[in-house]
Amino acid sequence: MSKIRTEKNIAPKTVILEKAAGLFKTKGFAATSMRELASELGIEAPSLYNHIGSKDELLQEICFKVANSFILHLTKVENLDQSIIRKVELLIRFHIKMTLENFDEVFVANHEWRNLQEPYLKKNLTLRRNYEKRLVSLIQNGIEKKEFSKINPQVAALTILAALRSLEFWQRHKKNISEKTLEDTIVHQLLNGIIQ
Amino acid sequence: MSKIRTEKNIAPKTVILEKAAGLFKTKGFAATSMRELASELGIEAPSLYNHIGSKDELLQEICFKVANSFILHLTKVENLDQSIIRKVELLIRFHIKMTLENFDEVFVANHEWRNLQEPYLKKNLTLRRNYEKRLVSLIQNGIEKKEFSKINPQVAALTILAALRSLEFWQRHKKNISEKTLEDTIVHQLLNGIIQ
DNA sequence: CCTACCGATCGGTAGG
DNA sequence: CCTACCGATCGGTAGG
Repeated sequence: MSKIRTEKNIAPKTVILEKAAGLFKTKGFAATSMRELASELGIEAPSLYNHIGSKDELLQEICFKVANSFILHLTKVENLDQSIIRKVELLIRFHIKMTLENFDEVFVANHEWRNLQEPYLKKNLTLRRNYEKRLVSLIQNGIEKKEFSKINPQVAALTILAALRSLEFWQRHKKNISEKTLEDTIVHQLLNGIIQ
Repeated sequence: MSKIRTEKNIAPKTVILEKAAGLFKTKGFAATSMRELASELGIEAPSLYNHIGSKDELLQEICFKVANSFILHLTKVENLDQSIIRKVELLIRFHIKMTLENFDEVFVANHEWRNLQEPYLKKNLTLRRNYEKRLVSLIQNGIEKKEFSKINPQVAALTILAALRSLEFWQRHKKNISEKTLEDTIVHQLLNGIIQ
């Protein structure tokens, strides 16, 4: 009876994916039911399947969309003619922007990818590890060029990636600090530390 | 027929909690069934309920045990007569030790607390926010004493806490690096940054 | 500790 | 888009 409300030619599937990301973020993938998702969209559960293939498919699309965005940007940055420090800075800033602009999707991709079914689980893990390795190489490169101190590049890479997850906690403080300030502060802290 | 195997007077409930933490970590709380847990312990699902009250109870015990450990240690550190830098360093080192020594529990407490039922969900969130606030105060204190540069103490606190989650990725690299080196490297990176 | 079993809920299909 | 409904699985109880 009541169609999914789509503004300005947005495909119903897109609307479903958005709502799904929000629910998966708040309740977790496994704890979210298709009836709940349908209810939020104002339709009955079976109607969802006119637009999507399965619940698993929703998680797959969210996880791989996010992964591909990060990989695409990393490739661009690698090919820039810039200092390594600048490249790492650009990566950090991109993570922050992506996270703030696509909060639900990034959150779900980070927390719920474990619920992917094979072969997607393995594929996703490979993409993540590959991304990490390329960041490690970049940092290794920076150490060789004396831009970075003699840190352990693996520890540095994983620490930076994990630190960027702090953005997940920032939603509730959003009003207190501008995105620009937040970006600059995090970049400075990760590159320069906090000691006077 | 087959009892839960407990070595050296370990309570059956302890064994159940350990296995549960392992499963919740790998599959997530909602995606783990009590039949699966029972099967791993070599018993039938209904037998679990001779030792525990409910599935929810398992998650509660894990989350609050971990939270209380961190809070207890924070209180100790706050009362020490040491520099703020040293106090923050001690906190970082404790997080690393706790995470490496109680990997499954810490992982579950960090990732699955969203699956707690009220009033435990709210209680747990309060504990987490309170912990964060006390770390922010400590850092604020360090800025006032000129031990830290004029960073944003909230950003600094959340970045440090998030960065410590990088330990979750370190299980698979364990062989490559000693715990001592890992600790020193992370402490140095968070306090001093990575730039030469 | 088990077997037997319950009501509830799940993802998804059939058919219109 | 709906109603009607399916088999599977869930957390948990009864009773021994």
